[in-house]
Amino acid sequence: MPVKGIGYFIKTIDDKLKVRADAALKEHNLTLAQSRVLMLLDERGGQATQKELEDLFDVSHPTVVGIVSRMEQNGYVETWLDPKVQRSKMVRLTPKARAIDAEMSAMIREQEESMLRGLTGEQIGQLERLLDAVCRNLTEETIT
Amino acid sequence: MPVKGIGYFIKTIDDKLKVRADAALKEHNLTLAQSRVLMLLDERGGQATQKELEDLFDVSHPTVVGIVSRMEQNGYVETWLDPKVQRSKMVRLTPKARAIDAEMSAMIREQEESMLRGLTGEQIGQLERLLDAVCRNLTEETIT
DNA sequence: CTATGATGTGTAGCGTGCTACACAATGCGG
DNA sequence: CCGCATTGTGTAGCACGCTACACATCATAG
Repeated sequence: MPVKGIGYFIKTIDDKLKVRADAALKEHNLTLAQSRVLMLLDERGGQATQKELEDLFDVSHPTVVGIVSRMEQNGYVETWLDPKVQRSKMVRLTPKARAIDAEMSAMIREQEESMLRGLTGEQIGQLERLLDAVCRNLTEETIT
Repeated sequence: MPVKGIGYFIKTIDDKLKVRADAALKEHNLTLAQSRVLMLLDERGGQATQKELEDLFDVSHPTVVGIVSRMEQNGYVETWLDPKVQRSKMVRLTPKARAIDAEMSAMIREQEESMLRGLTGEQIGQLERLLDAVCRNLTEETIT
């Protein structure tokens, strides 16, 4: 069964997580990716440059542009140019975003718990370490 | 760090896997998803209905439609209607696909090994079992 | 001060995933 | 035989991820 290896498991889990979270966030017109950006911004005090978001979110530049622009359209962030450095786009959470901040955080925690239901603390730790190892394997340059 | 839980790891790994595999498959005008469908078809003797593919690939119907249609455009599969059951779309690998079949299989194995580099057989088994448990948690209906 | 490179942003185009809807073919009960 | 549910397919429209390119702004060397 060459198709159904670890990579296939990972993909399946990622898809299901996305569908679940998006369903839970639908009432707010938010998505999982947007909620993650929201949490990231919140951790940074509610404000950052778009570039900082890109680095934090570990995702390509155009993807962040799209997410931020959709969040702006839906009133969750506002953006402006740094008057001092006019090429820097600043992003800030709106009150509307801050209002559901705790709810987002709870939702993410809930998803995590639901996914890990039935696993012991030790098993969760193992899983975390193993995934971290895999992640580092994939991040290392393939210097051969 | 609410953002960077297991779910975030999973997403990151899935993204990196996709980028790596797509790069490796670029010379054939194939993608990871398409190569997976190719392998699935190969396991089924090189032929199946589109519906069977949808069930096997654990992905929504329109997604499979798109993948199959792009594979057909690139000459990796050919399709026709079952003369007996005219609503069934049959899909078959072309010789061009069969020719790179072994190469695909090797690529997938290679990606898997690269990702799991440095892990013992026991750790890989653990990871597999843990991911399977997570997967089942996410598949179960939330009957509450 | 001006030219050149580095940095930050934006856009185009594609593949993959989803939901929601519409349509065609089949099968089955009346 | 006719109508209606079931089954299989197709399309529309969206979000998100990518690469590749283009442009604007800043910083710095000459």
